[in-house]
Amino acid sequence: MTAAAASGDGIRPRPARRPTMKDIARRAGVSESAVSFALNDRPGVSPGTRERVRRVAEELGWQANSAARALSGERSGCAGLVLARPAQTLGVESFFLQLVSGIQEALSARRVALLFQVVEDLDTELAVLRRWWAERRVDGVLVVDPRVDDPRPALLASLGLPAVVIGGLEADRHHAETPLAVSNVWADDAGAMASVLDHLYSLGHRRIVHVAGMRGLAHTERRIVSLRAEAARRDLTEDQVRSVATDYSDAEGAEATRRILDEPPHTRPTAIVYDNDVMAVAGASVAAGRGVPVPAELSIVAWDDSALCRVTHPRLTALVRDTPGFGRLAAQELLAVLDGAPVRGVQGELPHLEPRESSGPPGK
Amino acid sequence: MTAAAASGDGIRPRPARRPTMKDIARRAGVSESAVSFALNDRPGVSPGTRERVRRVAEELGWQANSAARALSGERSGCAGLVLARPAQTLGVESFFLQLVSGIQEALSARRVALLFQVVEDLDTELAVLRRWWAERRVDGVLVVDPRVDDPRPALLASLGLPAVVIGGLEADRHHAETPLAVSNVWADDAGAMASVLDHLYSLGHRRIVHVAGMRGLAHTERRIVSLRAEAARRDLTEDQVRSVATDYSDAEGAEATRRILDEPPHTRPTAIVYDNDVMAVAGASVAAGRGVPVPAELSIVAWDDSALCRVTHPRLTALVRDTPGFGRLAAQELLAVLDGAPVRGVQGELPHLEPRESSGPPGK
DNA sequence: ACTCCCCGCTCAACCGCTTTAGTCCAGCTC
DNA sequence: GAGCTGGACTAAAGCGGTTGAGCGGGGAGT
Repeated sequence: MTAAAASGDGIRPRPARRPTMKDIARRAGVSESAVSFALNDRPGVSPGTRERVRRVAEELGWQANSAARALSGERSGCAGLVLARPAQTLGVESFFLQLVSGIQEALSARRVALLFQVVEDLDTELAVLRRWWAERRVDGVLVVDPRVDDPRPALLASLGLPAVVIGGLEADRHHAETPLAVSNVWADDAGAMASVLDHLYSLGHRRIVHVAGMRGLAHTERRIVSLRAEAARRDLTEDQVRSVATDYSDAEGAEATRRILDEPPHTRPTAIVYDNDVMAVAGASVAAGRGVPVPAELSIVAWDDSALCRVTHPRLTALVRDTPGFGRLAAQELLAVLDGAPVRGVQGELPHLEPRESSGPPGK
Repeated sequence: MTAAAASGDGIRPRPARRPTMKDIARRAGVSESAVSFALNDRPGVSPGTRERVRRVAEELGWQANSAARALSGERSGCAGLVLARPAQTLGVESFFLQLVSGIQEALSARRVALLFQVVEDLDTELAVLRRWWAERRVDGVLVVDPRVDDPRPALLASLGLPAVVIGGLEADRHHAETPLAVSNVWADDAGAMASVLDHLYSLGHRRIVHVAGMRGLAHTERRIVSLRAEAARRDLTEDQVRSVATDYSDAEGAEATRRILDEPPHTRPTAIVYDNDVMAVAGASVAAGRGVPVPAELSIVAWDDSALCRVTHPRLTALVRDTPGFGRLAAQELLAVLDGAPVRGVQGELPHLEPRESSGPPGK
């Protein structure tokens, strides 16, 4: 009670004082500038003094005040990432945390912090980016979920805010005349789609549905286009091989699956490629609920692997990619841009298909 | 090519100049201090001037430089959250993104940004907290995954860094004499466990296993203790009702399930409570693989709901809690602490059990 | 009419660091 | 020994805000 009262009265421990360069200067008997030179590996101090200053700083547990450093023209030491997703869609996917964990790994090696924000929609995201820029809060940003006609690169370029787009634009630029506005790292969706179709075609599938993600997202469109190209190469018609768009949720994944399974048995698709793990699991579950055997009557492939794909029965064939690695690559590219690297596109590692029990020769 | 060369040569758009208070002062014909007073709703300027200054600021798209503001004794406008988890365990759980999304909602209403960091272990987390404090990067932090004998509250208290522990300590303090070191928000795990056991007991279950999360996490221990208490209330022995610890992964959830199903049929547990959705789904999948019917021979309850629990067959009975709401609550409490609220414990909403098809009367 | 006070505003210092422009002195050249 | 060079270090300005002290002027009080 007394204890509770003591803490309840708003009495707090007097915060420990944070040492400043002035403290170091005094203790080391030099000027503040000398301290600055010493600690930043700049010429202008003798090796002896440098060492002494370093020791004092160490003793005092000094760390540069990030605000002061940022204010005097230096970097803020922050990168930004804003994720525009309606709250309910950010549920299950493991993709983001993994990506972020990779990003962190690369950034923290250079002591760069990550400012993270989740917002509802693209307009809010634009506002956040603009505000971060105006407040000089971040040195650069990572942009995710690029879209066709994405307004963000132009905004970032006009603000002069260094950025790297993740899941890029490069692949769409083969015929584009416009220069790249910002750097990006991209995955080879076309190559990945080719490997998926190789797998299914060689198993004997001729009627395939691609349950895609949201229309308007660059990689969705890219996969849809790639699917058509791969189908065309094999003389498969649009009746045989098609894409349907969803919002990535388990609900729409399940719904799309139901509609497919409602088709007449002899012309019904024999394989489904889902654009994420959650929809694939939901789809598999719909098939199980209807008693449609997998893979005998329906093969399932998930684009993106996760624990989910391994806990279902049968386990799901999946397109495996190194998501943390992709994040790391993107963060490294951002650091490079901050160091003055030119705008460019960097290709991530090609995903590979991991065949499991959910895909096999079509029955009948 | 020319385009590529032009952008490749490192020629960037000259960054737009960010307006400062000096610009506003000049345009409005007043001093910088007047501008500061006007924009911060401080007395010392006439309504007319205030309005004029505001308009000019608006026109110029001015936003306070966060570094400058932080430097002059103000807040940095950042809250911090560090997540100590080995990279591979951060996979599937939806919990975190949802929590973070709730946190953001509350923080961004007050224009506070969230600095986010993922690290490998607790020691690194302590180092990060210490560094953030020394660099004055954050005004306060949110602490997740509290443990028994957690070193973080003491560190934060000694640094004087405002903090809120999420998933609290309060429930463990009934007999504690030590004052609360930092504020916390907590969920009523005991109450939740009671509702789970009510459900299973009233269905007729007498042999129940709790597949818990990691030992040493405060909420894991709390749930284990609560389970024992609930069992004792019903005169169930430690043979009948027990907890086993895991690392929260699908792999260990599956493994625990296998060991349970290996027990002799007539003394085998008839219900399993999993501490997260991923393990519950993995467990259900093991049961399906072995041909053990759910719920006829095994009832399954998941602690924490997510899309996952709804895509399995049968759908999983789950303990539903409002995770974004919990995050919102925690963030609001942090804001309150920053505003000078005393250290205290706040209780979150009681989770409720959502019965679905995975739980029913035990067969035989 | 004179003081007093408050309002509305400006001045200048300050936050902690970086950086430019010196100052000072030792050592070298011729 | 004067002149020059360059290395080690200091003084001071500046980054963009906040804030306490100061100041002129007009209305109220007596």
